[in-house]
Amino acid sequence: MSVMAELKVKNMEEFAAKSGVSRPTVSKYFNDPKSVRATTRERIEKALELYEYRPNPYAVNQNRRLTKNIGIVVPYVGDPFFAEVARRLEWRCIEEGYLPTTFSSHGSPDHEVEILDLLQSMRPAGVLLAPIGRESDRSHMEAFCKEVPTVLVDANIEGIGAAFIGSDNFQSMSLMVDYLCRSGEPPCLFEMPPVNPNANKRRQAYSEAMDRLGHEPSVIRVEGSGWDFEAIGHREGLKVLEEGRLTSKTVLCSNDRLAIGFLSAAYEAGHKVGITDDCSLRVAGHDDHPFSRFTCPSLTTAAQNYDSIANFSVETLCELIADEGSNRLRRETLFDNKLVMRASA
Amino acid sequence: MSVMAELKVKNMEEFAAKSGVSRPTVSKYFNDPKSVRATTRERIEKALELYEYRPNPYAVNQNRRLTKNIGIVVPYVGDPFFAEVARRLEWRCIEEGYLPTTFSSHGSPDHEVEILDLLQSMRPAGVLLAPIGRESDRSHMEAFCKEVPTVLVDANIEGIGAAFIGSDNFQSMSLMVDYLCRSGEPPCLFEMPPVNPNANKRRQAYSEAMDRLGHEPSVIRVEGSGWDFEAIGHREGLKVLEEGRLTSKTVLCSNDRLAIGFLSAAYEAGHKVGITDDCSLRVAGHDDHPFSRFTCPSLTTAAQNYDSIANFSVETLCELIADEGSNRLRRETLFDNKLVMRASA
DNA sequence: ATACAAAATTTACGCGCGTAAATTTTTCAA
DNA sequence: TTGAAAAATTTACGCGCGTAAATTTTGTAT
Repeated sequence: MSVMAELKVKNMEEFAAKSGVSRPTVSKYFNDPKSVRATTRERIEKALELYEYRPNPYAVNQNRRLTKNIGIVVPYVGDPFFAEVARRLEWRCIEEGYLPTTFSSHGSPDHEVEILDLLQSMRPAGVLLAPIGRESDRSHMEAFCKEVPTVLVDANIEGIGAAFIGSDNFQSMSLMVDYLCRSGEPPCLFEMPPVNPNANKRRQAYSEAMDRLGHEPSVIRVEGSGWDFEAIGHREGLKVLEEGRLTSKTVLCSNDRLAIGFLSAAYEAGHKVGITDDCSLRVAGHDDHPFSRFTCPSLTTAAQNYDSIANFSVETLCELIADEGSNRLRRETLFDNKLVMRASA
Repeated sequence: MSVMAELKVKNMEEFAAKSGVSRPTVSKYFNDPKSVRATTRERIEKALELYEYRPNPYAVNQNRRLTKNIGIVVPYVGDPFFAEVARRLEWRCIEEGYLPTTFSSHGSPDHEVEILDLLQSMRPAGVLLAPIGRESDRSHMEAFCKEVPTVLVDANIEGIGAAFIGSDNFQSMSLMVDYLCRSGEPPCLFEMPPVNPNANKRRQAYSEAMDRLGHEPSVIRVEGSGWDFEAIGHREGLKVLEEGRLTSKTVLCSNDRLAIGFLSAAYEAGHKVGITDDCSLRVAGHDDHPFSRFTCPSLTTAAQNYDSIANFSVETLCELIADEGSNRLRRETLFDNKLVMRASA
């Protein structure tokens, strides 16, 4: 091992000179070390030990026919659910040899289109897009998806993108409603104005499941906009409890963040939540938000299959990239959720 | 308004041809519209209405003497505290006319140095770096900071970066200990092995404050590593409670995430937490984590001044960039925290 | 040793843009 | 009107790299 201070070399030209081969050969080497002769490879790798050099990824991607860039867009990183999704997507992209860059729309449709514009000039090989949803600029997104291979994640927007990967809200809501009815009073649904199709699907699935079991569905739609779901759940939960608008002692929230807010409202209102006899309310959520196991009581919820969703999303995108322009049918893939029974319901 | 479909133009050359001026003039225009003659400006802007064109930001930044790029690095976006910090930093950078890109080290020091390498080839005008802390590769970071103007945020690393902006842990811990002693039993400190200097400072500040008030400090250091603070707080909290190792009925946690975990442990162990007479424990945290107002009970904590920290960090970086290489003294700026009294203590 | 195809390398050019230097246009005083 | 300085624009070149085409080297059969 050379103890010599490694000298930094600023570009491929200089490094090629040091290693004694031409620059394009060095370029080939970095693209695929096996594509150069063994003797050449040795010379390059010997130089690599003496001099510190790595190709500038941005310059590389400006000139490649097809970049190794992948854009990841989530609607709101402040939401730990999406932070977790983004993290897993990033990781899988790196595993596949890509260079992911993650963006958050911060809940703003305007910012979402700006990100799309920025991404376009990045010439990504593909994009993993978890759209804001209902408020997203559909036409802009449609134009974008025509230019760059895009896989939609989490929230579906009909006809947009080359594929959609999400989870099966009907399966999970059915599972959840079954469980709640079996173990106690049939649930009412606590929801806010939907930001994306998932919320709508969940409401629909809830109603169907209740019907199927011979119970009257009861949806409590509260007001609120933006991405501060906990605050909405808290504020509106307090109102609902005070005004006695709760139609069941079992409250199924349309997602975990709303449930977390509702739990805090119930606590403040003096309710004890849980499945034990001394409890006056049961509360369940949806998603298995990273912190939902640490609520008081811990939250019963339908766990999205983070692993499968991230894996399959990236795999689908890779296939799409490999297939170039051969635009096949748009496919929608839904993964099953798992019922996670904890203390709250 | 022209209803004509705007034609996309792919590069500055083409657009310059459409507008009837030379490419470099168009380049000047996009750098500063006022730097071209009024008549020329009109011709360009007329073309801009007919054709859709925006300079490729990545190509721009490859050639600029000084980029408009700013890198933002946080240790872990999955932590809503850092997600919030990142969001505010991003916003302020955009306001100042920069192009921020946010990265998360995902709690891995290796990934942190990879991000630093990537950033370097991005040739950013400056970097806002919230380091992982104790495990960060100090020498690598030092080398990086010599090349690009860097402002450290949240976690200080002695002598590294051109400035540090954080919050005053002594002030907040003193405030908190004062309050807790005044209102009940003096607190013990619940902490995990420190990932960064803040935890150490907080312990030190806790001890000093206790001394000053004539109480015996009592630190409960639990085991755990990684960035799943809630899980550590929960697991170790359960142990501590079971084994009766708690030295006070008032538990001051070294951060909110740990407190959230501890709260869930206390709940499971059958404790009621809060300031009312029927409670057996009081729990406080630190940071004012975005969700700490929605715990059960809501968490009493020391709120970091997100606004001031984000604003001052970006302002400091902008000054640094403006001053070019005139390396002045490294400055450390600490903002005061506010005591947020909620239901838990 | 010789010929010839296959593999590897080098030459030459392009990507989309910034910028110093050279040229043109404008401004304004005499 | 003329002249020169000032301002604006254009020319020419470079950034760090990929890649098609041209050239050289290698491997194989004769």
